[in-house]
Amino acid sequence: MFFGEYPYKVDEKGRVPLPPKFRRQMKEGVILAKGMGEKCIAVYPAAEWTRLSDSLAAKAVTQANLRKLNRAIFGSAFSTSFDGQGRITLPYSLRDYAGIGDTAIVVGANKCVELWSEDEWKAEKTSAEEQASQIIESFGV
Amino acid sequence: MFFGEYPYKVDEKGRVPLPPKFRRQMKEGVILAKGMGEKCIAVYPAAEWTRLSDSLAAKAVTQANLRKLNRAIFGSAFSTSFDGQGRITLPYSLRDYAGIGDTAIVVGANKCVELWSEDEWKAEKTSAEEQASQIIESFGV
DNA sequence: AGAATTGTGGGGAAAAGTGGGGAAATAGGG
DNA sequence: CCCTATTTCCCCACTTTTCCCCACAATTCT
Repeated sequence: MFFGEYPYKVDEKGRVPLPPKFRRQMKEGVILAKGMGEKCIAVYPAAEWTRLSDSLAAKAVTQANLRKLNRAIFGSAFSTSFDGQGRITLPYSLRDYAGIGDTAIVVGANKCVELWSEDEWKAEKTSAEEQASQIIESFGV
Repeated sequence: MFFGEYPYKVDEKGRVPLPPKFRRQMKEGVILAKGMGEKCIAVYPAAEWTRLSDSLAAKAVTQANLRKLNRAIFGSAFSTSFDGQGRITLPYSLRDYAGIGDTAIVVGANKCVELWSEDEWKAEKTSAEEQASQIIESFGV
């Protein structure tokens, strides 16, 4: 389980630390992928990634469908691991996609971790909070 | 079950004690989150938190919905536990959100505990009392 | 009144955040 | 094919923050 929201510096080499609590749940390495739909980088623990990709592949009904899925999901994915300081290096393509400059917001999102630029995160956060309170109100939890 | 209203000092390091009666119900650690809707910090016992987050996640209808919800719920949450003196440390972001300076009002709210700044609590309390009496009137209790 | 528990404060050790240097690997050009 | 230039990766170093422990004052309970 990942939670919390942490701002981190991205150095000139494109390295970002993840919070120690996250690292401990990702000792087996991580997969970086484009956030599905959102302008962010998704970071999956290796085990969760295989679980996810398997379940996706199983749902593709046609061959063309499956190929498209493979390109979209696996085409942008990178496997990596932590250096001695607990950092991962972000490929330029992903950093560019998420618009991340010298600061990244690391967000725990239950099963995975997301990396956002400051601006995109600010926007996403407000909209997410609005939606959350709507859901909570309507279901009266 | 949590009752009562206790004022406590927040020291320079952002530490707040909780009443001993509360601690004893939170030995497994706690999750800090933004109060939903109100400007306060919500403190959930670990077990109650998982119960709550599971029930919320189950209500998302679409995948995009679920991701947004996960961000809103998990993004603002922090897991922590008590030090030897029965205190928890509040992350700066949450303290700032709730406007808590050097004093926090600890309020028992049945399933969870809430932390308020003096000012916000005063306002919330009067409005809650007014509304409560209105509600009671309207139901003719 | 005495003892134990609780509120409050602070100090020191350990860990985490940040930056940079050098060796190995890769790629490109002669 | 070899040499050189560039990039990537791993390690080292420093600064800051966090965490854990200790100490004292005040309150409560017996």
